[in-house]
Amino acid sequence: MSETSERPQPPQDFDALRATILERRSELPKRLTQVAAYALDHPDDIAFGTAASIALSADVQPSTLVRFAQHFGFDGFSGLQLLFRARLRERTSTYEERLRALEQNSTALAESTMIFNGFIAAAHRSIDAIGAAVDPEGFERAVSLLAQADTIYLLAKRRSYPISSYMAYAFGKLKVRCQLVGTAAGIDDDLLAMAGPRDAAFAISFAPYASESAAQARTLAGRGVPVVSLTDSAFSPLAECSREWFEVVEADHAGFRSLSASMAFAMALTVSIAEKRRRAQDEVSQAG
Amino acid sequence: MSETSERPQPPQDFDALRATILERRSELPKRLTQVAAYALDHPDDIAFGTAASIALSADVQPSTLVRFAQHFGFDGFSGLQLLFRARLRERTSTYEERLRALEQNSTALAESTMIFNGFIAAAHRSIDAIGAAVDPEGFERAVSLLAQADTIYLLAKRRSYPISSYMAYAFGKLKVRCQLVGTAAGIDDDLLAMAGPRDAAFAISFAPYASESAAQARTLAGRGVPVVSLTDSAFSPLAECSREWFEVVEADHAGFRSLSASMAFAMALTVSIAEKRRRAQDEVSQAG
DNA sequence: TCGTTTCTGGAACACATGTTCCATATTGAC
DNA sequence: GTCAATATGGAACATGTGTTCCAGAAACGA
Repeated sequence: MSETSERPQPPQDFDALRATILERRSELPKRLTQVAAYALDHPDDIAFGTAASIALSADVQPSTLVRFAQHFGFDGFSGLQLLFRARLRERTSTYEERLRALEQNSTALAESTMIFNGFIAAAHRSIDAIGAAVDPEGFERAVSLLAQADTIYLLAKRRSYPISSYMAYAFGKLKVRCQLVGTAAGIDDDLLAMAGPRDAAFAISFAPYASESAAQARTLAGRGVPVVSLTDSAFSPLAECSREWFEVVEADHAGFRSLSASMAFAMALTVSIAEKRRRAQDEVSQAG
Repeated sequence: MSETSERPQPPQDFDALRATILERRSELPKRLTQVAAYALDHPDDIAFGTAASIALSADVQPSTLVRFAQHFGFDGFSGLQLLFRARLRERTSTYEERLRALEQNSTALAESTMIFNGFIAAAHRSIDAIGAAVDPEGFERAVSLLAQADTIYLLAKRRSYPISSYMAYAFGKLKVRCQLVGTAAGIDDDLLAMAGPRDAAFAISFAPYASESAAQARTLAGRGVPVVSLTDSAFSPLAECSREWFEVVEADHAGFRSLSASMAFAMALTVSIAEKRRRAQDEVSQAG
């Protein structure tokens, strides 16, 4: 006569459900674990599919889905499904959608406004892309490499120069010795002649590649100076002479490529290097 | 005996459908127009609701929904609904969601990875913010102001310098005369002495404000040179001496403020100015 | 005005839905 | 090994589904 199982109150939103599932994951029966895994891995399918189609995909019976839902306090499968749908509903719209909404509301936008919006959107896309493109392990290796260097030589021309000039500024603040190459004409090669295997270089170059930067990077690499580079293609001349290299494809607007992602990358690299150095020094001073 | 209506091929994605609906909006019968309006205004409801519930909300008959779908080449309502669902499915998840997923999958992230993610997230927030913060009309005024200038003087120190150095590079490519101030010490004041009311200046400075930049901007303004500025506070010394000024609050990570939004702003401003100049020149040459 | 075409509302239908139930299988305790 | 408790698979069911169809209304042209 008593209720078969406690059914206190189901989670009210997707995050709560997710947390509950993860929490009770280990104590779930076999088939319910199977459903739990499928639900968290394919939330969109749960939102849109029918009980039958989901059951097929997850390789369980439809009744198992219902039991799963009831296990977490829902009336039935439909109640649980509502949370998965609400999740999609409430997900903030993409930037492109918001832009479009903007364009609809105001009848005629000034050209400058459209250009502005275009660059904002390009920056967004770029930053979206770089998050996926950069391999964390490669990044860690690059940080270690550069953190060990006596002096970090920063190679960049033209469009890439603003990025390296920021890095030079930040390294200065962070008390990391670096040398910005390419400011005054003529003395670059003299500066680079001083670089040795205990130093390192960070080169930035995007297509069309400044041949000078590539040549300098190659020379340094030939002398045993470790080179890390940021470029936009695997076929970049920088890639072949670099210990580590990163590919960042910036989105563009009106033919002008964004620099926002490269800038974010540069900041992360700079701060990571400084942080790694600080740790190393702390250890030394503690040991001494 | 002939087919009642042409049913060539339905739109393949939501954007195409949206475009088609808007295009044929005026030639639709009354009830179908009603459905069209509801569909574009409440796409989420179409995605999740049932034909009956949607019909109720849109105040039409379920059969009207089917007719609407068939009118646009679909088999029935369900086919059309798929597009509305795909739209939600393909909507890229928010950056926060992806970050969380990332943190879960890899058990222990290297510190460098966390720093990297932090800067990416900060860049995202900054760019979100600037889109809302910049007033399109003010931006247009600033563009006009600077486009009229003989020479644009770019004032920036330290953290802002990379931005102005990019602008100098881009202006050069775009054949807009400009002068970057602050590169070599000493000659700045001599350079600025040449600026007059027919020129203009663009100054960038963030807290803690480089007193030199503010002083230079004030001097120029006093001599009748129009000043436009980018800064991070209404109380910035730059704001009070500028014809137009923009407030951009960059998000920060670990105390290092992002530059991604400022960079996007700078690119938009640069290209807008060049574009406005090009138009003005075209008009002159046509008239002549 | 009439005749034709198009559009609309609503009932009827065939079908797929989520759920329930129960016999069987599996697990765990003693 | 035996027994109880729980988990599972699958069939049966009632309900809600999307769709079709047709009579009548509205719009349109002559």
